[in-house]
Amino acid sequence: MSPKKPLFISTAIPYVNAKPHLGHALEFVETDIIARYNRLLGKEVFFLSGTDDNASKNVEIAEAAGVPIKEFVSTQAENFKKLLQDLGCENNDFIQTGIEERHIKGAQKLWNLCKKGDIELRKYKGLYCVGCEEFKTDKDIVNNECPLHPGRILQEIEEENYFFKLKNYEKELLDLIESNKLKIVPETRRNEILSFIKGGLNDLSISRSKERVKNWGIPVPNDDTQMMYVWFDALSNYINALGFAENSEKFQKFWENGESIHVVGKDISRFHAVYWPAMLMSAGIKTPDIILVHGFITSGGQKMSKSIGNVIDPYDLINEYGAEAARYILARHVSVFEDSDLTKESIKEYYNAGLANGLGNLVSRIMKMATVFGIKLDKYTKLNVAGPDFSFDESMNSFEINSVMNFIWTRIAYLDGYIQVEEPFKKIKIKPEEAKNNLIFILNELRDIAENLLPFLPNTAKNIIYLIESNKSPETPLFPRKD
RNA sequence: GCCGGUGUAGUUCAAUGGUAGAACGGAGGACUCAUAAGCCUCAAAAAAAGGUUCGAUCCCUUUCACCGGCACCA
Repeated sequence: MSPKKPLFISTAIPYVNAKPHLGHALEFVETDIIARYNRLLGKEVFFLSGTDDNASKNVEIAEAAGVPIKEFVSTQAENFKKLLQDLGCENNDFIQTGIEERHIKGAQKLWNLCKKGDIELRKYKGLYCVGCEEFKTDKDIVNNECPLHPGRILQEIEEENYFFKLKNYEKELLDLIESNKLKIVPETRRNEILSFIKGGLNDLSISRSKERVKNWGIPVPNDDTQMMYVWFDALSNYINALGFAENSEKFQKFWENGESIHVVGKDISRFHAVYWPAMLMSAGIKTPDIILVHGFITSGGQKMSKSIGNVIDPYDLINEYGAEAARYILARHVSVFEDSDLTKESIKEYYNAGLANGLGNLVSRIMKMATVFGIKLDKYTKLNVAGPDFSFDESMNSFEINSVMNFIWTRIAYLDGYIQVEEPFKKIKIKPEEAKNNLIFILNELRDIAENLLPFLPNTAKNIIYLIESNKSPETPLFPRKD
């Protein structure tokens, strides 16, 4: 990442249809850690999250519940806002694509700015299932019928839609990604995108008839029969939140002249790495700099699902262990780049080993000695620690959150070992001066570990710093052991 | 089906063309400042078969298993 430029970082905007799940929590925490780390470096950071509201399914659900659609999406958005907050995320803004003027105006501006000829009206022919009220693609169709509605005849319907000529951007997209001007992390995702583009791009339908989307969405400029295809408007949320519509200073600073990172799940990497940059290039707007693609969380080796009964709700974690512990589990024991497995059992083991027995116990034993011996750390010296093959900043800049966490925990283990060997608790009776010096060293190390922890466990880190500065033992254990 | 990736202790991961490392979990021990925590010791691993090589966990081939991608569902 660039050392000085203002940083824009976003989560994807979740679909408000369902409640937040653990994957959302993972994405929020990862994004927040990167944002906090960069703020600590002294950069100006704009961390954005929001919701993707413009799906016609929302209309059906709202109707079924007898609630106006806008009210429905707003209510649902509260769940996501709350999760961000409950996880201690410091997002600067939250955009709701279904109800905000800045989003509507921005999406329409982007549409209008797209190069002449890149968007054109074409006839779209498709097989429509009256039962599902939607178009079916080849893979949905079994024996020439919709498997959900056997016996009904699929109708061939012709409809006019706007198409975006993605094909025009094949070469430019390849250049963009191969040169790493748009960096896709990790490498495997980058390769997937490259081979997808090399396989040839088809033009993309970017609008729907108003009836088909039940009159819900962002209207296509100058055509009252069409609404934007949700992905077209959804992707534009990132710049719309910055005030793209009125070309605000914020947009100039964080987007055009800043550095941008989109944190997304692997299921939507293509939308962000192919469609989105193509749209921006067409409109003559800067493309994003980095797309960080994270994996999914499985449980017991399987996708979480209600029928298997292995779903871990993010609030199970927060309520049982606390937000800081939830952040710990997600940051240390879930891979940033690959799928990872969590079960209730493994979570408890991770919590006890790392937080109760590890960090929490270390703080207790140190602060007990410090208070009983009456030793206060007068001057904290920042340590630029590194392992033999490890650089904190390099690892953070390549988003290796897990490695950084592991490194911090080797420091914790080192301090535990140091206390064991030096035995200041014994020395205090026979060689008080030496014990004192040991403790000052230990306190300084602990203080420095807390500095390392600031992006990951901000409240715990601040609490440890407070305890050291005020020479206090924790009144209750930081992380009580769970049996 | 096509393309790509992975297969290492019970689990999660690491390194390496020449005695395979760690963490968690397990067993044992000495201690006591601490949340019966911490520390020390121990047990424990290369999917299968071929090939290249003086020598392969590492390179190649095949088989098996798992994962991902193969576009307008978000």
